[in-house]
Amino acid sequence: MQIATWNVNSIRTRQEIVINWLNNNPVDVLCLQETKVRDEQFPLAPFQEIGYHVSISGQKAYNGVAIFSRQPLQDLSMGFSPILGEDLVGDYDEQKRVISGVVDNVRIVNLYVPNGSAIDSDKYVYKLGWLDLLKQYLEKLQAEQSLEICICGDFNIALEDKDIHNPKGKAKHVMSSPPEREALSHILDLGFQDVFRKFISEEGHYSWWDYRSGGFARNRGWRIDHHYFTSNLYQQATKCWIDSEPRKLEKPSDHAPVIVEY
DNA sequence: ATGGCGAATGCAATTCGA
Repeated sequence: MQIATWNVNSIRTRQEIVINWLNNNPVDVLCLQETKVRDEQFPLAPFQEIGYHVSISGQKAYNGVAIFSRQPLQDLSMGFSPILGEDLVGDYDEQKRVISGVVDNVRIVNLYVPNGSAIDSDKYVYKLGWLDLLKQYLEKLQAEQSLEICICGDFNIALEDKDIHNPKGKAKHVMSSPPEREALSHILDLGFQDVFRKFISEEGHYSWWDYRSGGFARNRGWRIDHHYFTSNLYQQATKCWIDSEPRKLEKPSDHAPVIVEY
């Protein structure tokens, strides 16, 4: 089984690149973030024609998540509300950042974690509140079911300094500030492990490079797209890698796909 | 320290991303 995650930064703009990538990398599941399209405008047909079931949760212009899967997803759910209830979730499901389903007895949770904009901004506060809600969501999910879980997506957090090309100033930088790292660590304490770091411990491996200032050409990147597995699934993992090839194409997403195999 | 680039909206310039 191969599960990939990829922030495509607009599925309509990246349609050909994603189709070509799937033809060359026929993964069982592809989790997408930043589809940036209303559900009624999502280009379903091109992906269905190459053999994928398409599950989507989108909105106009921003955010948006989707799961492409060879098998139909079971127990599909969008947002936090189906698990946590609307009273607790409040407005947090207005931004489409969570989609989940079961494939082959593994629950997949595909996430687009808020960016946070800048330390101490309203969006940063929103990000920390969202991460607290995610922790409660996963806790309740684990209490209600016994399936192994794969959380993956764009976390917009680099947990370790070696996940950043230049960690100088990290404490005041969104994506690497101590409160964000603590929030993600508390989530991982529920029993999740970083699959990429099972296989590769060295620095210099990134999944996102800024469009500006030649970030990719200089390999000035961040590793912020992750797969976290519960322990039995983690034990079964055989591979995890970042495919930076699509980042070299014309009009690329600023993120590269990350793939796990188990 | 600042801005760089790219996408969506909607048709110019602004918002947002990371």
